[in-house]
Amino acid sequence: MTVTLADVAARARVSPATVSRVLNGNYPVATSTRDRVLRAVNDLDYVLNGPASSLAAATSDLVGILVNDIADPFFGIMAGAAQSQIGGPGDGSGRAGGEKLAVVCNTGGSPERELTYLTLLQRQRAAAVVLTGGAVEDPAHQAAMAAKLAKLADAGTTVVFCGRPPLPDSDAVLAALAFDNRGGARALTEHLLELGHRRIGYVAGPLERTTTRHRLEGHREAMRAAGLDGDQDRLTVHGWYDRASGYDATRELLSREGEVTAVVAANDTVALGACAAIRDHGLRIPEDISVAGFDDLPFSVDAVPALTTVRLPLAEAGAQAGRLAMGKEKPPAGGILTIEAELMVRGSTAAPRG
Amino acid sequence: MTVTLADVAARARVSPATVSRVLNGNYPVATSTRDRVLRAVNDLDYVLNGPASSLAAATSDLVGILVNDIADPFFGIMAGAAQSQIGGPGDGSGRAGGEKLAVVCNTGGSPERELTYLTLLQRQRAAAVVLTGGAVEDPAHQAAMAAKLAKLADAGTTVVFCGRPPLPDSDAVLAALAFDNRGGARALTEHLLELGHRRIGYVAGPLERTTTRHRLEGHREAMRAAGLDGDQDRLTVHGWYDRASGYDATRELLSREGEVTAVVAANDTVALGACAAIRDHGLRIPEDISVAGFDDLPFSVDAVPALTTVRLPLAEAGAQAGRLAMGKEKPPAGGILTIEAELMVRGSTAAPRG
DNA sequence: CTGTTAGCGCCTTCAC
DNA sequence: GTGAAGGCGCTAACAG
Repeated sequence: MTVTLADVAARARVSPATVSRVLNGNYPVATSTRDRVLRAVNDLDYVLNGPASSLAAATSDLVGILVNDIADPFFGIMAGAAQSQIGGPGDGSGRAGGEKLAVVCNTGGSPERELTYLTLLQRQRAAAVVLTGGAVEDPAHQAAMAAKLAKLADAGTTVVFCGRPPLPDSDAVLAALAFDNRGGARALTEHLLELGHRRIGYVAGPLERTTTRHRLEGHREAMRAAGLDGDQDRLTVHGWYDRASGYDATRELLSREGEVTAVVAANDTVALGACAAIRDHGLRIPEDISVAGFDDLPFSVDAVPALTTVRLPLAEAGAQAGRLAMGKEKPPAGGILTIEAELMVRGSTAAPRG
Repeated sequence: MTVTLADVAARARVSPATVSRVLNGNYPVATSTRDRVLRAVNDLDYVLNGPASSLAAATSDLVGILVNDIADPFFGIMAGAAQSQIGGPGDGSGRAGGEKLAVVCNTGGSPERELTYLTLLQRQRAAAVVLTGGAVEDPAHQAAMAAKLAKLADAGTTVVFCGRPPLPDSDAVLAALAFDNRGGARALTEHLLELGHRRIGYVAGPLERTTTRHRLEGHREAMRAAGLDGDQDRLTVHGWYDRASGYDATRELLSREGEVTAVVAANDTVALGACAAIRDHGLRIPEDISVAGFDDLPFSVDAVPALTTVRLPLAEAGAQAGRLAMGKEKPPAGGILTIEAELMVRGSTAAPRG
């Protein structure tokens, strides 16, 4: 039926162990022997049985990359970069060699699915797991995550965070690459303040996520430093990280607050929705109202006017996370690395009227 | 060290076989016994050993979803929808039950990586594989793909295409959901012709992909039907499916052809680049030049002006592919289903000047 | 450098 | 409805 390693061994006139050594390549084998084995592998079109090999070796070549929303380029860019470091270049033949199987798992932002995926990866004895994007701050979930990650680490799975703050009191995580969301948000709001804005609406993400909190905190730090902390809560609307939320929240801001001169959005996608709402309201950007986003996704520069935003080096961070997961790079001191954000000033922000 | 099924059996005072039956749920077990087993599973925090179980059962719970570009929402939307059908709702506890592990693999559009991923999934004895997006038409690659898919199907892996035309002479594929790219493209160009356009530039995708070819063919059919087939080649520029290609190709069209009154792009992302190029050239959309895209990705409605494009039901198709992969739905007659595309007329197209 | 020998942890007949 | 036993295909010590 299906070709096994023993078949290959028989055909190459060597022992199964030798075939295994050739295939795994972590053991010296005479060149002539290896050639014979490889020829047999080709002749029989043999493909290693992953489960069997994982069972025997007590580890698999699976690497999981968890993302909150696979349809969001924010995650796609990070995941793609991570995968490129993990999957290996291949040998151009389509025949799999020693590569890892880098796969991305879409949690949809649900804490339960995040845990489920981790359990599934634990079950597969995954070699590594990369968790991308902000975390949910619910204490129960955090505790469950810490416990689960500890178990994974115990079983030999490397855990890396990418764009996620470190878990307190946990040494299960090899490295945490955290974006400086707070600093980026602060710089962005400072930019608006310098332009002369005083009444700045904020369309935030879901309340319980670290990314949301950090960006909001940065914004408020800047406001407070400028002596503006009176009606912050009234000027903040929470929603999800999508276009519709940006649209709805901005409509609300515009209707109940005629005097907002600028809208800061949780991210670029939300900003796009905000722009649409502002236009539908009959106002111009940036003449009547300034708009700013966050992330600097590829489409942001093509918005009209081009979106002022905060650039996050998503691809670089993803690639580094991939390398860390593969053990190609040693983790930063303390296991934590803060990745700087860069303010990108474009056409969607300007001084307020009058 | 690590908890095994035998440990659970001992604690529940039953045989390993019984524990296995409870866990897999495909066999009658007395309720009281099951409760005892499940309690032991919880007490010991037992997680099934995937490789061992896959080895014994000769099949795994892994389902692979291949995409050409994970940073492109076109694929993200399909993959996310597919995953939602495969991953199962979960039981809300984060504890994995009978769910499949739905994972997405990013080929980056490379035929070699596509084959490599298939081999890797074959190695894992994947339960199913979903291939999304257009295929590369190189004969050698097509043959290799057909052979590989046949082997997968032979080994019991369900193969489903989503947004990809069926493979000729292959019964390895359970179902092929193909978008009507040709019809959509034809409708789009007909729309431009009705508006009065005659000199229409076409920014195509990479030459060897089915999606590119079908969309281009639809465009040319419409042109030909209108008696316009003279300088088609001169008005077509090939590039990749990204913003930069759209920008560069459109610049070229504008520089060498002062008289183009409309630009049709390979997809929405390319169209965005085209818009930028047109603006940078000092021209207005749609007054000076009309622009149209394809796919109707979420951001297209927020472009300024909103993009005329062709809507593809990506989420629905992805979900159906997921259901087919899971055997939740029976395949269409003949294994082939053509999915209609819908013309979305918006502000980026208008009658040419004069 | 290569062959031999034991399992890895689970599923699955087969009996009871 | 439950237990006992064998084997899934491979790797990892050991010998040689």
